[in-house]
Amino acid sequence: MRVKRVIIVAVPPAQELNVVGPLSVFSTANEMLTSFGSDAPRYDVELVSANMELKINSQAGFSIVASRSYSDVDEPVDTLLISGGEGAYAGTSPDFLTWLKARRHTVRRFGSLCTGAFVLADAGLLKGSRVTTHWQFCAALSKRYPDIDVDADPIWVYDKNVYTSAGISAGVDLSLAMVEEDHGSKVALAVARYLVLFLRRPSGQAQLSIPMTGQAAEVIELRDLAVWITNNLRGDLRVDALADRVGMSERNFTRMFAREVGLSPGQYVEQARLELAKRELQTTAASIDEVADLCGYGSREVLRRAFMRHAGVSPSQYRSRFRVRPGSDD
DNA sequence: ATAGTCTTCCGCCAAG
DNA sequence: CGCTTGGCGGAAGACT
Repeated sequence: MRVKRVIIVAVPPAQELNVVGPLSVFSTANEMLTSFGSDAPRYDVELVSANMELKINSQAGFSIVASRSYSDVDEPVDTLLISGGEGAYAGTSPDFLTWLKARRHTVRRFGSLCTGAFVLADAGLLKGSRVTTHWQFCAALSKRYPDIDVDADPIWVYDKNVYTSAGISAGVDLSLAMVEEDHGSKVALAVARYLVLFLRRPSGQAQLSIPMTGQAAEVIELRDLAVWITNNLRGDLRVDALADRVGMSERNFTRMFAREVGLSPGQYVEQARLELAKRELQTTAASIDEVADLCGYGSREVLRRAFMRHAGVSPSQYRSRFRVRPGSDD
């Protein structure tokens, strides 16, 4: 049976979830293919060391043993993933980068997990591409490589044949997306179910979703309200109405909300609406009017102004630039 | 594009 | 007394 060779490169010290998560996803995909009686090529998934030494220290303190050193890999590779962690951020050997560069035209798709993006960038594979990495490192990546278009928002993005994912556990989402690309959503969903994961996170593609901000509130009423807001974006979310809901005076409500959530009520509502609007634009074919209505904007004009303020582009520009699903009409 | 609302947000301060 | 609450006013800026 033909195989798709998937190489996961670990750079010690490696972030352990970056290594194990994708390994689990691809190997589980093989099991699901078997249980479906599929004759599609299986993944030959392998952990490879970016050094000569096979022992990989993880940041959590245990060790993983790679099956080979990168220098022993000379057969064709379908998917090459660079896992992240302190090692990836610190940089790899020039020899490894040379090896990586030499594969730029033969590997079907490159991927990075977390700070693995720095390694791809070091190898010059991200020039001019739109990429992401762990939210804490987006600024650093952008500063080190001004010619890379770093987007701190999504949990993963692809640009041509380069796939980059956000921090730590986002590598699992990226791997699932690759499985879906290869074998369709039925197989990907089976993998997600088996591993007890979301095929698509309820918060969409955002790295830091606004409901998570609201969950930080210690005052239960405000925490509940923050969640309620994200579920009722079409409702009356003016300050006096919100204050009424929690039985506070307007003045005290704005004061407490800002203290507990870290955003003023108005900012929070705006963020929540924008997040939903972005997701709708990225993943559906709904018209701008429909998106505006769904998200609680009075008109497409209001939606447009909100986008210009926060994203710097109009909703339709945003949609054409950031559409998520491969193969969608453009 | 402009003008006239409407809304938000925050400092101030008196009252619990 | 220290701390929280809530009414008021007005500047900024968003909406129609």
